[in-house]
This record gives sequence, structure tokens and C-alpha cells, in this order.
Amino acid sequence: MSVVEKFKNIFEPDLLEEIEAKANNVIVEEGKTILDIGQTVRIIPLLLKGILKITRVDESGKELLLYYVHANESCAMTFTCCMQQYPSEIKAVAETEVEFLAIPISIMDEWLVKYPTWKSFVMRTIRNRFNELLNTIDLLAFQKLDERLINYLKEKSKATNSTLINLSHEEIANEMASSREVISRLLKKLENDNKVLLYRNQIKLLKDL
DNA sequence: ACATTAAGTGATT
DNA sequence: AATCACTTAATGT
Repeated sequence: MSVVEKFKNIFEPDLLEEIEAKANNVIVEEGKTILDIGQTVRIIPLLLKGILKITRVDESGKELLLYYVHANESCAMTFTCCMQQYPSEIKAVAETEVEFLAIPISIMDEWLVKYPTWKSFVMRTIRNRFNELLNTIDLLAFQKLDERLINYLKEKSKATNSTLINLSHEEIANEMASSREVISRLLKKLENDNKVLLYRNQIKLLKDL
């Protein structure tokens, strides 16, 4: 599907034309880091295909999942970072093979005044993400780890479009900034409640999770 | 058969 | 809920 077709309901025709003219099509293979902490944001990614995983990393190298960017979305953090060329606070990894349009940040300002649909798109993605982050903070602050784990598994399942999760308990623990033993115990509990099936490096999600 | 890595468990803080 | 120390199970060589 062409770019124009994909976004014709969102952006005005003039803008679509300019996107076609000025944006580069980029394809990144699974697992590759697109943007690391400290790097300067040079482009705005407009996701066409695949999923980006956005994480924070603390001093000791532990990762905490912030959110996923799905197709037809962009990353709110890049908007906020790029305006004034701040280095990135976050890390973006291609969760699957990813295809996106790279829009040079130099024309961001121009588009914001020129195209109302671009402005509302930017505002909308920032607002959506902000709400989601508030939600995440709620989860961290008030929700118990077991609920967070269920949440995590569901998100993962949605991201990979499969109920079979290919992760070790340790990998999950790292992404949730927890420890392997705790995750193992919680998963065991979920298995006893017939919510999941556990295998080595694999977790099968059952319907009534 | 052996080594390595993932997962399970009890005790301690 | 995290960490430690240890056991058990699965997997690769």
C-alpha cells in the first residue's frame, strides 16, 4: 500500500505530497536499535509496518518497558526531543522487522504552521502517549506486580500477534525491572490458575487470562 | 554422558 | 518483593 493511501484520511493532500517528496523509506531488521539513549534525534519516524519497543535504561543497564509504537503511529518522545535537538532519554528497538518513513526534523517546524493536519497529528500522538504514560505510572505506583505481569503478557501477545510468548523468565524480569525468581513464582501461580502454560523459554497464554 | 542454562524452592531481609 | 543459595529439569555438544 502506498504511503499516500495509508495516510490519506489523516493528512491533507499537499502534506501527503510533501511527505512523499522529502521522507526516506527505511527498513530495519528485527532486534536492531534505532535510537539509543544520549543520541540526538535526527529524524521523525512514521511507522508503516512492524512494532517499535521503547524502553528506559537505568545506570546498571536494567531496562524498563515504556510502551510500544504500532503501525501508523509515531513516537511522541521524538517530537518532544527533536524540537530543540535534545538527546534522547529513551531507547528504541525494532521488536519486529520495521518499516518507517524518516522525516527530517528540519522541516518539522515548517509543517506545524503550514499543515493543520500535521499539527493535530503531532498533538494527538503526544496526548495519547502522555495518557498512556500516566497509566503506566499508576500501574507502577499502585498496581501489584502480578497485575503488571498479566498486563505485560497481554501487551506482548498483542505486539507479536500470538498467544505463545518466546521469552525466558529472566528476560521478562529484566524488562519489568524485577527479578527472575519473583517472575517465576508469579507465573507459577498463573499456571495453577489455568491462565497460562509454562515451557522452557515459552509461555502459552490461555483464553481466560 | 557431561556441561550449560532455565526454572523451581526455601530461607532471609 | 528482592536476594541468596541451592535443587531440579531441559537442552546442547
